[in-house]
Amino acid sequence: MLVSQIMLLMATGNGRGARKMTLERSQQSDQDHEFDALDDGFTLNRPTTKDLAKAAGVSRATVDRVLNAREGVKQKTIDKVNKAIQDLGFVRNLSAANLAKNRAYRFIFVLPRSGDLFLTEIIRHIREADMILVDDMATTAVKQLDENDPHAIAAYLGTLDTSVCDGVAIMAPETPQVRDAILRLRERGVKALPFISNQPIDGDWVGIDNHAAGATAATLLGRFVRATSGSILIVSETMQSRDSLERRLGFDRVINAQFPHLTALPSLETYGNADRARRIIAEALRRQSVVAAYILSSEARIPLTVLDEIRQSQNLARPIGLYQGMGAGDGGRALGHIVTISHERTPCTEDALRGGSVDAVITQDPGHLARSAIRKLKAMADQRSTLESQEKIRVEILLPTNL
Amino acid sequence: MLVSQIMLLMATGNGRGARKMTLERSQQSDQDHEFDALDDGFTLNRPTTKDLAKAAGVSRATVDRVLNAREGVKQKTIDKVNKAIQDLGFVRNLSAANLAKNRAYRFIFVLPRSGDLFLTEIIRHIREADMILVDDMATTAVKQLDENDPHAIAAYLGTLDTSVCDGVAIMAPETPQVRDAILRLRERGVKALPFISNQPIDGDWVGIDNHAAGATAATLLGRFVRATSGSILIVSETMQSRDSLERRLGFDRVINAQFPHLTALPSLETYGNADRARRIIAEALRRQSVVAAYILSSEARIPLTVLDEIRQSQNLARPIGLYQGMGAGDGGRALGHIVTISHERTPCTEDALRGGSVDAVITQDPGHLARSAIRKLKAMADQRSTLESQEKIRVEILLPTNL
DNA sequence: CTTGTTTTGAGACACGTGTCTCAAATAGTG
DNA sequence: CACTATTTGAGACACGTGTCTCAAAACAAG
Repeated sequence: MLVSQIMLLMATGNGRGARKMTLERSQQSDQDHEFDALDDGFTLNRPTTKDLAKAAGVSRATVDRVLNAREGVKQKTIDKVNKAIQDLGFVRNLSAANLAKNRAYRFIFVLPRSGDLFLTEIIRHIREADMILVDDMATTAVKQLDENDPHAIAAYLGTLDTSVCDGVAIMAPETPQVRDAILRLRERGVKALPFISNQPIDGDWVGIDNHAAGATAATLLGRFVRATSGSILIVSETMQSRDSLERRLGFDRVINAQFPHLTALPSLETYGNADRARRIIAEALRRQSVVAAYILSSEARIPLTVLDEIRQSQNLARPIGLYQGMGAGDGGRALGHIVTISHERTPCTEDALRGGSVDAVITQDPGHLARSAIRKLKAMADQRSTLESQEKIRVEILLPTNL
Repeated sequence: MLVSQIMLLMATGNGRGARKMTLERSQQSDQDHEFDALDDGFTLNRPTTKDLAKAAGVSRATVDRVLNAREGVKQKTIDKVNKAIQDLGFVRNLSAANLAKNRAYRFIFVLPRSGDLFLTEIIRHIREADMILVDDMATTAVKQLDENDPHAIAAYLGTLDTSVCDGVAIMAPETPQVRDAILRLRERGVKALPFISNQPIDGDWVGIDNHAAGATAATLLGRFVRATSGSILIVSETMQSRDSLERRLGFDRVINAQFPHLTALPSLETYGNADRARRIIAEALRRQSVVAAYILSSEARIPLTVLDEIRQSQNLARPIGLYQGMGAGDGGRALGHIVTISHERTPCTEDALRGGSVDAVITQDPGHLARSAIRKLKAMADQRSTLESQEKIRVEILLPTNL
């Protein structure tokens, strides 16, 4: 063992041995416990391209040709080098490589312009991640475009190429124009990644399974409702987006299969208009015996405000506090209490959870979304793969207790 | 604008201008839209220490002295350099610095030896993260020690110093010996980070708020139970650990405050013994009218198996399928159905969720735990800070729909 | 064999920072 | 003023990889 260590030091043959870290961990035992000493030891002094060249019996230039897939190398030589890589367990030193290439990563997030609270959170987290990314030679920029103008979005994407940025995360409606623009962007060598709103393009994307999100909302809602029958109010800003449709689909599937005593009403669309929302929600409440409400769009402010107004006007105000009380038995709750579930963690939904006007919030972590997109874009730029388990965006459930 | 770009190129004055990336993004507009052109442009060509030296009117050697906090520099000079750092927005190129220092990070996870499924998951994720960490010049090792032998753990920690590793994540019982060993480890310059099981040491740690986890379990359980009265079975492997105590505390607080019609029974301890578990659980079920069960330790296999056995023997088997049906109205469920909640995502609890023998699982993401610990140790080694929002471990809720 | 082509090697220089050494400049003291 | 102590500068070399150039070697075809 001692011998092998000495050989290792010789092999690296550099003039700065004093600064090298040693392999041996502890010498409390004078005997040569070969495996014991290695059982949690580390493999440092990683082999370099120089070592590789020596092991493969070729020059460093050839090693470089193989490593960076340059042409003009005989298959036999390629094999020799690859074998040496295997044998030595060579791993390219990314720091050195990036330094040599003077590599920097420039990413753009293309987002809607709407004043959505959830979007604000996402942008906040993109900027936060950006602060840290400086260390990785990466920068991000946010470009907000009118989400109702696919042409403008496609046009903007058309202006991008590798001289401008290395990757783009795109949150945009799924229209043919946008789809084509993305495909052409990729042809130009710019990495493109659908972000939050899915695109009908095969391959990677960052976001949650909205079907599962809707199904989860339904499971919670169904189990929280204590009434033995009644209707569920379903409110959305618009049902035009794929996200809303998928959530509704997942929701209905669970309600129908597991909670047949509840009736999911047709979706009410607010179009972002408070007056309209007030009118259609009030009418639905008058016509049906509503025991629950599901707000499926990411912007919950208007519907929540309207529901609160109605509650107060009917003097059915709920107990205020961290937790919702059961009252005596649960008799007091069966009537008047509308179990409410909404989406996305925002200051608004957090307050509603704490105040008790919302019972649960289904959400995706905006920070995770931002960082995952950046990690994926970076990996795509480097032709690397990412940790699947790290990038999976979870359908999270928020209660007042786990905010 | 054109002028400033030229000046920038001149300032960098290197002989490889061709390989540099350009600042301007797009020239579709011929006019000088100064701000428009910069609104999502990137700041590349970061200033180097050479630029810093020039700007501060000192030599690179002095810049280095200031950057690395070496002594023997006049305050006035330090100020000059710091001002230049501010003015230029200098950020040290970590790749280059680590390369120059030939820096590598060696981290050790000290974990219990028990055959816990959750622990297995954590180790799996540590190894997984380790594969990726090669790129960051970091390696991890796992050391498993008998969790019931604090002396041995303290002794092992005593053998570690900076020649062996740079940081240790420690999951160990909170005893004075371990506590002291951690403090002494830190004195020796090794970063130490309490992992999952909290230590009564101020400062950073990685794990969830177990009080909140217990409270969340209680909220879900209370709202899922449809019976108007009854008892809650509480099962743990042992109540010796702080985690179990805190969960129980949070659980009781919510049950007492919000669901007074339910009675939380005294904790049953299995001590990891199936026979004992079978006996004490059966007895509790006989004596009380049990409507719910809360399994608060991370190892849920034994209690879940026992509960299943009992259910089957009483022919109270629940409908099998992805979702639990309501039956007719909900009359069929009030009797016989024991709402069950357990902790930690493991193959066992996942199956139980899918099969319907567990209604919800409260968990912390093992992959996140592992990666967060590594990120924190790395940041500690570099005297850097981490993104708080990224490192916060969430109390997650798993239902069959959001696995 | 020669000729031409393909493949390889040797070496230089670059990336930005860290760490030395030694000389030079400056400040502080009597 | 001279003398010493402190502070600064100039420069070299290192880290591991990428990218060149030009010559040498190996190979194929005639």
